[in-house]
Amino acid sequence: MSIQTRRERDAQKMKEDILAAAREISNQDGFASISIRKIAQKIEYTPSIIYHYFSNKEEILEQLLESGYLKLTTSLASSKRISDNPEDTLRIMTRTYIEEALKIPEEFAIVHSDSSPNVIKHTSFLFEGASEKRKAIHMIKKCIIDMNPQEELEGGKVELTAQSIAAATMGLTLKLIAEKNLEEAQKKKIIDYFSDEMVVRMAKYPGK
Amino acid sequence: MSIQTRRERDAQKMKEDILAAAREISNQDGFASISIRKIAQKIEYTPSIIYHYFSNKEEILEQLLESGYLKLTTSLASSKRISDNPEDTLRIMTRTYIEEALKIPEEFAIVHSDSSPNVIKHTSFLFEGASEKRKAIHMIKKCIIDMNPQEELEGGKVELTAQSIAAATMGLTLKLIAEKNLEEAQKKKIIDYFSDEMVVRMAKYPGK
Amino acid sequence: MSIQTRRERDAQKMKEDILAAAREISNQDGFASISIRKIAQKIEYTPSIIYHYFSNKEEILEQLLESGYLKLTTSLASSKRISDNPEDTLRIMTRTYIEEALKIPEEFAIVHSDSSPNVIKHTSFLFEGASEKRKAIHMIKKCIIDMNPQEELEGGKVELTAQSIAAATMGLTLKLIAEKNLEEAQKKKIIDYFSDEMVVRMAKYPGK
Amino acid sequence: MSIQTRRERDAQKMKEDILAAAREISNQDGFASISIRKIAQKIEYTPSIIYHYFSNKEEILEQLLESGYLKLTTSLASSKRISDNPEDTLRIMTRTYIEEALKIPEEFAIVHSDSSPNVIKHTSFLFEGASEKRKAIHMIKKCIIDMNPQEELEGGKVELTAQSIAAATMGLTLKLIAEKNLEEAQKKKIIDYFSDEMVVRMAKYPGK
DNA sequence: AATGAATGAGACTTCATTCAT
DNA sequence: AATGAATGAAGTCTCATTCAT
Repeated sequence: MSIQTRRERDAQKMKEDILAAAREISNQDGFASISIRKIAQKIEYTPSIIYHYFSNKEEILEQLLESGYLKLTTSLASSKRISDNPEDTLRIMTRTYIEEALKIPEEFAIVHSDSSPNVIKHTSFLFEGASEKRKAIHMIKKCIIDMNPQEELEGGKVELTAQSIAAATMGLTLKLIAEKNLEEAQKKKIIDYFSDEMVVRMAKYPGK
Repeated sequence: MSIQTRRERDAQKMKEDILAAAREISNQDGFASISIRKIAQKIEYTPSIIYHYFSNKEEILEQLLESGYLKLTTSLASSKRISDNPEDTLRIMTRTYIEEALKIPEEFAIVHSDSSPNVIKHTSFLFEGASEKRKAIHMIKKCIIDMNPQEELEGGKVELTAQSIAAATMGLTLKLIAEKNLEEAQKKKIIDYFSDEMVVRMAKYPGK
Repeated sequence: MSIQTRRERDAQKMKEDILAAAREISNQDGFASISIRKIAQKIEYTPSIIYHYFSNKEEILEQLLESGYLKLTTSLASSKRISDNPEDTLRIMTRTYIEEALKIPEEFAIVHSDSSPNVIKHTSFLFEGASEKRKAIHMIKKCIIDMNPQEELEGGKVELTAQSIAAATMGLTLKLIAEKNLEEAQKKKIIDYFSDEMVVRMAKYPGK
Repeated sequence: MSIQTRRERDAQKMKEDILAAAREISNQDGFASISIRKIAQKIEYTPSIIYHYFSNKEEILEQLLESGYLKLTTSLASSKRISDNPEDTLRIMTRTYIEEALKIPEEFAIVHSDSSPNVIKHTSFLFEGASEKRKAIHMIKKCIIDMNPQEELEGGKVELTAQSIAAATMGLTLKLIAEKNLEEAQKKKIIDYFSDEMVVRMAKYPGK
């Protein structure tokens, strides 16, 4: 390994250490109380050095959120191959989404509460046409279509249904994060019920 | 009116002025940037005097959130009398909830993202037994029962359903708040679809 | 004295203490090295309190310059009543200007080197029409006119002459400030020669 | 060319690049905001390397000022050969000085405001005997002598006159730099009047 | 010759809070 | 009831400089 690659790797590691420290603080005291000083203390360096790796605090926060969001979407995307049955696919997707989100609670909460243009740009899914632009909504839409073969589906309604499902899942997830002291058993019960039954009910058009 | 009651009333007014100022700041610059100084500037008093009415900043924030939550639940409670039809009741409740929440977006978002014990104490509804302790969940549960007369309902499942509906509604509301630049027409379409159709579908047990 | 006036006076005193401290620092280490911290240390208060009296550092610097400039112009204005002889008036004005400036060397140097609009607004005197707008130039112009009774004076030239004299005087003053280690005797010789002879020569039109 | 000389030349070039970068920064954001980092960024090297060529920041600033001053005096020196007429020589020298100075406004202003020993060492000219040690003063003195052939000139007075002229010219130049938004026409008028008429009047002893 | 990591000091500023009046 | 003075902690950031490589 050349000196340069080694240096780059070290720098990369430092960056990750900084982000990790920030993440920790976020999980302990809340995202809003992340500070350069606290990060520095955690990584046992002076605050100044942080500016060697990030140009300012904002960049750190951005990357933090981005990495969180990325993790979520990638793990979600990988879940689609699991089943051929649309109902099960929807179930698994929902469950995966919730479980992955619960691994990065603070970032998830922030990402989905933040309404700054920069974040919204990535996270919005209520706009008309979201089922084309947002992979997750698209995937849900496909499940819905497959689950209602005999129906004459109006495109707009299907999208609205998919969006509702996504919003509902996100809502439950946020609530699970906020109520972090909920008993494990109850937590499991809710996740099971929601992803196994509720979500399917939402996706299935009521028989006439 | 005695001098004392008058004083009390004045004090009450001052408290409300302070909270109102805080609310304004929250809506303008975000909840996190509420500061004693800014409040003082807004009410045109010195920062010190605020400590006459509140023992510290936290108390102000708490009461702010509480009042926001209160407004929401009271307006919700009043909606129940509107209809005798459980389906319509659920529809109206949902719509009312969303609309009222959109009037106090910042506080709503905060209340439902905050996971500090003090807030959670009031806002949690995923715990087992919530349909007894939480008016809103209780009301939803009643609607569900009325809407599924012929079913043999397992108590636990009904509560889980009610909780899911509540979480879903909250999720959609949060998303609507975050995506504040959504077009009005689309916003309306989503609210209509969700409260008129989606929520009913969630509440109705699928025929066997 | 009412409590309020007393408070105001105290506040005024504090402001002046702060400015005095700043002035001292400026004279010791240079204007550029004035810092809130150093001021605080000098007045034996915490840095924070300074923001009680000035909204930021800039305001302090501005007032510092302004006060320096003010002192100069007022002392200059008072010199005009001394003599009825225009030649002597010019001499005295010049001398007064130099001597007063040497009492506030740093501020003088700054004020007359600074080219920021805010400062220039007050200190510029090379523009056309300056003999109407600038008291000092106006006074010099009057001396020139009185000193050249038999000449047919072209207005524009008189102003240019006045401006040249002002610039020359300022230049010498600046140089005296910069060369602060100049021997007193030599310093005196130069000031004497310049204000007694040179300036008169500049003001007198050469006989044809 | 030997390797060594080549190295030296490279080193020399690097030094000049550094100084050039510093000069640019000075002209853009002001002399005071020159920083090692900014220089480094401009020459596209790391800050550290600068310490290879200069032992610290101060040395850079010093050389910067010195080089500016040098440029000025050399261009001044070259003007003397233009005319045999002492009056015209003085005129041309004055004009050249002003014009050259206006090409390096920031450095000129700094050089002539700075009172640190290192700078003063080069720029002072008010001391007794300056007409021997300072080329410019010497040249002015010679012009004065040539312009007043019939006078019995007292040596001291001639030097004082030369010094006054130099200070006056410098003063006008500084003022022209500070009032950078002065209209071009007016600027020209002043420079013309000062160098064509004023300076001659200063140099010529009044007839008895 | 050149780099990148690191430091420590210091810059301005905002904040919540206390206290005497 | 209300003020104004004051503090101390914390915030972000910039800087000159050193050192090992």
